[in-house]
Amino acid sequence: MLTKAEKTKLFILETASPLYNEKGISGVSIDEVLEATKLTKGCIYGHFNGKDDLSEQVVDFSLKKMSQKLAGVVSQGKTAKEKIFLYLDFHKNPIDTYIAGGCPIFNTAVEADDHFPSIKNKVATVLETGMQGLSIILKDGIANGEFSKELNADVFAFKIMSAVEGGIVISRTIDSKKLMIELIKDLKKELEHYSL
Amino acid sequence: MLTKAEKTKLFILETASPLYNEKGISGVSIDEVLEATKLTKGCIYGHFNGKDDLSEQVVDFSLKKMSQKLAGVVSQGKTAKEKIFLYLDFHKNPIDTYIAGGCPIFNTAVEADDHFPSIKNKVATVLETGMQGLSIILKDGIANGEFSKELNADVFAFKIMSAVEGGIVISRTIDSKKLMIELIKDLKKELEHYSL
DNA sequence: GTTAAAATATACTAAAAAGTATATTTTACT
DNA sequence: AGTAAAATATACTTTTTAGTATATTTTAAC
Repeated sequence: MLTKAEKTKLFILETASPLYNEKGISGVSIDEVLEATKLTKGCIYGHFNGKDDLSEQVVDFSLKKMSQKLAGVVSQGKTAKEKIFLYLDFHKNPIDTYIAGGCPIFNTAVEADDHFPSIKNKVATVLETGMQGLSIILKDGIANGEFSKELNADVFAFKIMSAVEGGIVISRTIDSKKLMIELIKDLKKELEHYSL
Repeated sequence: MLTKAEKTKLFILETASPLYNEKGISGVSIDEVLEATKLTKGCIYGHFNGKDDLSEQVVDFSLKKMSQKLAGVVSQGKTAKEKIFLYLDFHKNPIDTYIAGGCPIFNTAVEADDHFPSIKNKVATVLETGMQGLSIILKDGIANGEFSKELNADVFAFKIMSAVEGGIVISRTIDSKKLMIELIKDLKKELEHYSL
């Protein structure tokens, strides 16, 4: 059972998460979080040490939530191919994303790479873990005869992640998911070329 | 010949461009621009109507500069294949980018998609124009017999742009260009599969 | 070279955002 | 149910950032 304070803190993180994802770390003010949560300064500062602490915990929350979601989605697949297809299909709708505002991993990566070193490191770990997750799936697929040995697991993992994440950003900006759907089809076809 | 004021304005845009690219629109303050340019408020406000105007013009400047650079790079290729290869090779070093801080088109897209509508529209146009540029190159290549008719120009243009831009962000975050170089090799190989 | 206009600098005000001190309310333990 | 501790609300201060008014300097046309 969660205590009241724990529930409140979770509620703050849940509520602030899409805000941060949409406006970025530098784009969100404490007042906006107060407005969104209908809470007060005393309450927020009771749970967080300040804006930096809040930002870091919100980003952390979003990154974890997203990673866990992706891991959960992929885990539903039985074969390696199914897993990769599930990963790709999850990104079919770049306009309405799991957390509003696009992929928090990517959004955070873009904002953090130059001037939020500690957050950058966290995103780096998430990205590396995610890529390794995909790579291991592909390597397992090669080992159990699903895929040809010609498939370079590390590069293909990087490729689908880059393409999917890049595709989300472009699709959101041009307000169309048409090409994203085509891209996912194309990446599936590419993987099937390596299928035995 | 440029007048003094035109030179100063250009200098402000040139100096602020990497700043904005690294820290984002919301992350940059007027004071930081003053510090970077060693100019004063009177001067800045003489050239711009305020922060919003400055931001918009800086972003515009960066987008134009980047687009023109890419167009210039690609135009050096004689064949369609050469042009695409030049586009890909241009992104070999995602750590030290043409404008410091990564690709301004992409960085701006990520920040603007949810709460800078006018800037979002500008980036959308740049992205669409860029994609169409690549697509036309590919279609020309199909028309003149360089590539097979199997190649879907629109989708492949979207794919290489998404992969390259996504790859830049990931590479910058994990501080390694190794996979980016592999990705570019891989995309070249993919295009060569369609070569006749 | 003089001079009016343009560009730039200085010193200020206004607004927004972060942060704090303290009072009140709520929780959960006895 | 009573009470100490925890959580939350209110009202304030401080800091940061944006913006402005005015003075000085520089530019370029005459």
